[in-house]
Amino acid sequence: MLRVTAIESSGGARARPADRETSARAHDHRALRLWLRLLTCTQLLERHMRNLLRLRFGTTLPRFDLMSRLERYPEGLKMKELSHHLMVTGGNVTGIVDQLVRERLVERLPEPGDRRALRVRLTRAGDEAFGKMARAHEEWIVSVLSGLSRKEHAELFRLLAKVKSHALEITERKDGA
Amino acid sequence: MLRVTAIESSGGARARPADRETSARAHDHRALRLWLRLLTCTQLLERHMRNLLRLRFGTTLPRFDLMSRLERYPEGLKMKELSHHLMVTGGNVTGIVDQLVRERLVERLPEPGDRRALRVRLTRAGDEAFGKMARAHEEWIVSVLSGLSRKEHAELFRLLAKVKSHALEITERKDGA
DNA sequence: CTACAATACTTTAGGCTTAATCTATTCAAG
DNA sequence: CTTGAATAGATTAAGCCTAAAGTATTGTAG
Repeated sequence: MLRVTAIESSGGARARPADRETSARAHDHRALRLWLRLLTCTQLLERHMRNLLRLRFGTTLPRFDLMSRLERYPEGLKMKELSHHLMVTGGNVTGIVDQLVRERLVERLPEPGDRRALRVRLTRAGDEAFGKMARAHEEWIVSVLSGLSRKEHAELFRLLAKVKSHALEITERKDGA
Repeated sequence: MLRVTAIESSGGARARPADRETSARAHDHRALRLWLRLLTCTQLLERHMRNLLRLRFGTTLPRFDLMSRLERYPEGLKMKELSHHLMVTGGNVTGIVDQLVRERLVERLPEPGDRRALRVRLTRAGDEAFGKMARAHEEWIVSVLSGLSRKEHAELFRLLAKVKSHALEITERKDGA
């Protein structure tokens, strides 16, 4: 199907690095371009991290994030707290914890005093596995952000803080709780 | 199941806005915190946009992105070009285009001179629908980024450009083509 | 004690995304 | 022309993620 008279040929080769923002038009608002660039940067870095985690450790970013959070709380976190920290829905946390439990990297413990709740904690094996990944992960991050000077780091951090707090105000007003 | 002697109670209520980076430890590297903040910002804004697109227009960000790209090319784009621009896999584009075709918002046309390729283009209905969404979308973006001065906008844009180009170097060297 | 709302978690259906695999077409040798 | 590599898309299996609905438990009124 889709067979049609082919008349003109125009095989347009295209340059290498294209993405959401490369060809934004001049009339587009500055804010729009800033947003697209923010999205592109994050996407680029995130993809890099995902690939590295997959290739070197056979894991994924969400799993790593979850373990990373647990590592900071030796006593564990409740499912609710985890989903709050990770900014994802409870159902999502359920699924990822299920996997990690199957792999013996985390464990679900009863929460004393509330039989509805569960406390999730890294197992010893999970803690060790995470340690290895965390060291490599931090190296990658440092390397991928090494294009900025110390001063630029600080400035970028500050500006993103403003974006974050302003965004929090707006989103919580409209679709937040 | 999971029924265990509950002894101690310690119902810890928790403050509102938690996310990936709120409780990063002091010993974490600056780069790590910067990365987490970048991730948080993008996530926050992206979620806001997704919600707005869903609630006000019954659509999704990927669909909007794809239409947004097509809108810049009245003559349409080949599937391959689309997947390149959007930085996603071909299979992904196939799925989203399938939906939009079903909704009569875009159409697949044969590519003259190459019977393997298809050209995807906005229909008139798609163009009109996109116009409405685009105006609203830009307003939301401007509003959510209005916490920064014009000068800060420019500075953030510049810093992200450095991050982007450095990341491109690194990722293309390692897992890119 | 009973009813009812709220809370913690799980389940389900559906969309996004990827990597890997498959089909059809094009292109380049020979 | 034929063979085989490369390319454009589609398909598949699996994981992430969400919103909505469901289950069990807690807490609060009456």
